[in-house]
Amino acid sequence: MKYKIKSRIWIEADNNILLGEGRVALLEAIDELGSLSKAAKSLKMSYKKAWSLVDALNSRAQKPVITTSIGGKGGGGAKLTPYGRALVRAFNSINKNCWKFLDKEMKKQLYSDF
Amino acid sequence: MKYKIKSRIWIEADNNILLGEGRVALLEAIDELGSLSKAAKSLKMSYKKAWSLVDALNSRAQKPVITTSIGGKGGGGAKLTPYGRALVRAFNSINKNCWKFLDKEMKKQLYSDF
DNA sequence: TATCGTTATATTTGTTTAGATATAACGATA
DNA sequence: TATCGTTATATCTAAACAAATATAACGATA
Repeated sequence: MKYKIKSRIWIEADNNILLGEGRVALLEAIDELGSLSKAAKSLKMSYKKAWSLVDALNSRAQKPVITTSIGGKGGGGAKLTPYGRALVRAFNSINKNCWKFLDKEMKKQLYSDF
Repeated sequence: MKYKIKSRIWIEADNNILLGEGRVALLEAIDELGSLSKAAKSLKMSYKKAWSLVDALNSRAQKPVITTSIGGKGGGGAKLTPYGRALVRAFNSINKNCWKFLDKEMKKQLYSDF
């Protein structure tokens, strides 16, 4: 079996993407680093793109996912809310289960030419 | 629950995409219409793109997926091989099962904020 | 051998997406 | 009040991707 099965999952809210692998990676980096700009850099993503993703996320989720502050000690920062952390955890759980499920499904097709 | 879960699956052969939803739709249209150009038109896809997809498919699959002929009655045509038909069937089966699985997984997260 | 609709291929154009750059606003702290 | 690193935002550039156009090659059939 030289073929591999891959997948991407994402969550939509009224036909707009709310959460996908990229955004989850960003949220995790923010949670770790406490800063949007540092998180963007760590993912080799432009600050603008990171900011846009967070903005879209916050405006579509039913509760804030990231809170930010400007100025002050350290210049400001960004924090993942408990709700955001719950979303990340749920997403990762579903995603992992999906991978396992697909691997099993793929093995079922062994009799065929995959 | 206003959130919806979505997914895309695809098959890779040595890090190159072999088969995804778009290609499967193209294969099904070819099977139905017997022509690459007609299939492309029916999917509102440029002929060039359709040809490139079929070319990539045939060059990466272990057996031919589409056979083509140039000239002659009707100008030529394209046909789905039995192997190609098996691939399509297996892909659709896995994909459908994946959707069902994800819907179930999503319901499991009801206690959370999804 | 002229016609036909198709496959096969190259070239150009346009559109969308990502990336780079610049700058204002902010508030704790020294 | 000057400094600092951050968020927030606009604007321009570059690159990736899709679409449009053009044309050659092909072989059964009339």
